[in-house]
Amino acid sequence: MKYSKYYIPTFRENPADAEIPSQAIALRGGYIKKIATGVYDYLPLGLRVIRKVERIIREEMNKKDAVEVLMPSMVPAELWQKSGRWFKYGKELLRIKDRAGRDFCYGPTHEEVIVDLVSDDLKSYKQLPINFYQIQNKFRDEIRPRFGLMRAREFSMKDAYSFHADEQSLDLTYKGMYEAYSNIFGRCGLNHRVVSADSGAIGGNSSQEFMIVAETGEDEILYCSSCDHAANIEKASTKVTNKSDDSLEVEKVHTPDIKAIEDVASFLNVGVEKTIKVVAYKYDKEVAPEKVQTKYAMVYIRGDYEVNDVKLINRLDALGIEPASEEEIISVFKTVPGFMGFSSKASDVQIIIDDSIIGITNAVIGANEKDYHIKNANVGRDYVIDDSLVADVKTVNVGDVCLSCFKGTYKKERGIEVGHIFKLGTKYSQSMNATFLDQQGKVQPFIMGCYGIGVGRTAMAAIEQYHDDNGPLWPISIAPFEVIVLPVNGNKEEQVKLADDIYSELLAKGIDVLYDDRDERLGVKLNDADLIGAPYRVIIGKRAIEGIVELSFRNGDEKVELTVEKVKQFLVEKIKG
RNA sequence: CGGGGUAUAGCGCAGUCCGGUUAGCGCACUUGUUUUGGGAACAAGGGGCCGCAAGUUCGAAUCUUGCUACCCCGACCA
Repeated sequence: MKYSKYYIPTFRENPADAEIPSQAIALRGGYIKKIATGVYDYLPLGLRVIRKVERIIREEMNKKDAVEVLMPSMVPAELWQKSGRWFKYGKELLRIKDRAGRDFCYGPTHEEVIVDLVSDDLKSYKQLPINFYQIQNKFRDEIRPRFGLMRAREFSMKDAYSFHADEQSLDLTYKGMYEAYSNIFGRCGLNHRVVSADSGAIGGNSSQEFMIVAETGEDEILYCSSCDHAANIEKASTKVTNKSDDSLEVEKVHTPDIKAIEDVASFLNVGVEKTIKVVAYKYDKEVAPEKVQTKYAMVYIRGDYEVNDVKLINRLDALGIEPASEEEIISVFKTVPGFMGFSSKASDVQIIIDDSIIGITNAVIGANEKDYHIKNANVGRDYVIDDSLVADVKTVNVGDVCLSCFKGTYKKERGIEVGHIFKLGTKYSQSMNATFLDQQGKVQPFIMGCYGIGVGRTAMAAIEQYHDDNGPLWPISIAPFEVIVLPVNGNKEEQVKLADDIYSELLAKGIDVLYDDRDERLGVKLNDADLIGAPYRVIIGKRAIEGIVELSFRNGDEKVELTVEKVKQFLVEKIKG
């Protein structure tokens, strides 16, 4: 490609909105252009990167016998009503009416459509297993889109859906997808980590996320210092141990206007791990099909832990939760904000006991009375614990013991979720009545798996992981161009001649080469080259007369002067060899 | 959805408090001359319904009201 024929609108200054390096670089380097919140044009350079990521994905998916299809972006509401998600999915689902007033949505994911796609023809166990995939744009009307393509509303996703007759078959395909994903991110040159994860709104029982390690990542990962266990913070769990002390006399203590758990602990001169805090929630629950009721819950948890929303939502089987207001704490929970304690007089409040308070002795907790706490509360004597209410709803703290090996402790890092694989089970085949006949001639719902990759997000994560102040340092596998050929002075005949020669030769060899034939000053061309981020750069300057050019590398200061033939040979070997 | 903020040329911004000719600056863009190994210099240009709508006024980018878009923070603990 000749630069003069191409379109790369670069900017000298960083865009004002950019919050993270990948966003700034993608906008400044002419990769993407924002058209609305969370909606972007892919400019030629950005599209090249996307296409390269897609190609790697296709190759690795095909290797695992996955079959490519393309489903529509607009999906009739009917299918979503059938699965029950038309009602459940909430405001993230972009709903649209056609001219006749029929409801559609812009697909945020395609479980319903794939089930419909196979439902007429996939009828026998003999046809199983089968795994379909597509690369299609999705639309999710995110609460807060941000970070450019990293969390866009419209985005490109590879999604795959597998169908099985039994669990063993699902396990095999799941494992195959795990391998495919490892290969994909490996080939993209990305440093990634696999973590166990919550399966979220899609449902299912087992899932893992592929995370690109990056400081600016939106997800928190906990990983073990000793074994290879790692989990999303929404999923990680630990075993909390409480030191058992001799039981002391229970007493009510005056704690004037002392509400925050740390303040209470230091006021009473006890460790925070000796306190129990009580947290009040309001949540929505679907009590009957399409019938939502607002309910209330209170969580007892050790003072040094935080409630994890996702775990609590799962435990309550809630559609969503929010903290109860002070008014509600008084009127519904029948207690006092800041001084909540055991056995409030509230009826209709779901009680959840986090297992972190099991075994706690001489605990401090609110007295359900303004300005008073209870000290030295002990189980059995001062309160009872109903085992059926015990759950794990806490967020693991750094330093907690790993639940996998019980040897190491958790450390924390941030990551960008680029891939997610799920074992869905029969959730969609059942709700949508998609069945096959097994070997005994019995009707069975399909057992399903589902596997997603954020294409644009993967590209952005690569910038996040590999960049400097001047632009991206693309891994060669997904670089928009592999080589930039750059004559210093476009008016010098010998330079142009050499540049033409190298360009056409590399092009003929199938290398992605950009020839900067613009009549620009060297500095301009070099800065744009930095923003394009091609790993190799051939600069044709003064020594062109001798047939000598300079080869430099995007990821370092190293430069070598070589003859034209040597450069061509080197690049062809490096890139095609 | 709650709170805060912004909206002036393709990009980055000043001007708005305190209304007053022709709305400015840097970058980018066009033309010319000189330059030419890391975003050149000089000169001459083109480009604006000052987010939209209504109002106040002799006069509105500037004041008032409404709307829209965009950005940030929050939606997590008493």
